[in-house]
Amino acid sequence: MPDKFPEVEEQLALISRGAEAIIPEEELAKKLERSLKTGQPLKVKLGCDPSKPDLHLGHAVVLRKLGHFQQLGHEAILVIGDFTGMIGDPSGRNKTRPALTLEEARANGQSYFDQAARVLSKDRLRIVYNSEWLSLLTFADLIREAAHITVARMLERDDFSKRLAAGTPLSMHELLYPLAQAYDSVALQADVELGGTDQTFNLLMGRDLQRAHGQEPQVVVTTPLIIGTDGVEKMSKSQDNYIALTDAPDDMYGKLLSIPDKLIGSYFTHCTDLPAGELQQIDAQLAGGEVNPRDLKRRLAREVVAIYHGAPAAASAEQAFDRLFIDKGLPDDMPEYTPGDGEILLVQVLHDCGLTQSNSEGRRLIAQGGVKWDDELVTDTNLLVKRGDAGILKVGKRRFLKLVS
RNA sequence: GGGGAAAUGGCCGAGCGGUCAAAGGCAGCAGACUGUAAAUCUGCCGACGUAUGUCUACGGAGGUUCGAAUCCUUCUUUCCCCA
Repeated sequence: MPDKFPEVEEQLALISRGAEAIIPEEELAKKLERSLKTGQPLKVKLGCDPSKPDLHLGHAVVLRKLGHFQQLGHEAILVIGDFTGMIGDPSGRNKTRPALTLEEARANGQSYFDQAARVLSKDRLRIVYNSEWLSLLTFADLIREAAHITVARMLERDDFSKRLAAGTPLSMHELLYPLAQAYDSVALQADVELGGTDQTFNLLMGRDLQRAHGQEPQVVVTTPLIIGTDGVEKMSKSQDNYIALTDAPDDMYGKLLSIPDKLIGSYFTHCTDLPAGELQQIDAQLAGGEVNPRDLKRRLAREVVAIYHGAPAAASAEQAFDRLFIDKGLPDDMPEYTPGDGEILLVQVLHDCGLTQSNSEGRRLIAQGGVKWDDELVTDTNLLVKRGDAGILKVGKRRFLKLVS
């Protein structure tokens, strides 16, 4: 722990960099001042939903914000929602989420933590499971807590009222989700809670409930939901427009290069650590048009890959990309296959090696001119492979297989 | 408690008892093009040893029929209206 915290102004600057909203800002300043005076770090809470354990750059935005608090010397509390996972956060959903068992939620929580560790520092990090306190509540307790919140208040939430209006199912237990999350804040006596903008309602609910319990309400800090690689929808696994934190450096680099130009600025802001001054410079370059957006994107890709895989990996990812897509060359490593005795269909080999989902898909690809053997277009959908055959098979743009004898 | 409606491929959504492996859209994949894995255009898009063929598939289980995604029974789930 640092001997003392940075000045309040400085802290506020970092906290608000890339933040969508701080509600209310004055309270945050007050809390920071007090912590500066007493040397007591703020308890900063981030709840995570263990129903989707694959983290992507969108999740990283808020995780990195939590990281900022760590840098400033505050205590980061990652709340693994193993208990609330049994409800499934209905935020932004127009459907009921499948509920998880406690065991599934726990296992996912572990995986979540492993991935979050790529973003957060291990210092000043506390991991808690909300089953620790939520599972102890009795039905009577629940009723008492629920009495603090009116139905009208609950229905202020857009997705609830929309689902009600649209006639899609909305179950009682989903209404309890915000309450449960709010109770987490009470149990932890959180000073600050972070979340994406879609969490605003839940986060504010925490303030209400803390107030009802006679606690000082937490300050809510929200971060935006970034647009996915398609440039349209917010990044999410279900839209398949995401860049996973666990993506290999080459994949991550390639996906970043493929984002639409209009996202460059926001990705720099939310996915890298560039200081505000440089961000302004980049915005100016984008607006001015004197810099090829591609070059900015290359820098973006390098910066982001470096965060998750280190600078050397980022550099080699860039080289690999250039070789593969600009020089139309070959990747460094590719799966290998050695034909055994007897003949086997090429499409079978592709399927067995996981390059295609089925033999039919392989046939389709060949028919469409999507398969090359040592740069020669394969035209025979029933081409046979036998022992001794060797060469490089290229399937589509980025699937490769090395035949070795 | 009473009455009505609906459940279709990864998602949305058409669907006359045969011509339905099921329109259309989205997503995905390939080809062309490009600074890019963007945009655009074109094609493909259940599986099967290469198919005017077979199998699997239209919430689950039965049934009617030469033949059912389409009709009947029942179960499950959801929505709407009334109380």
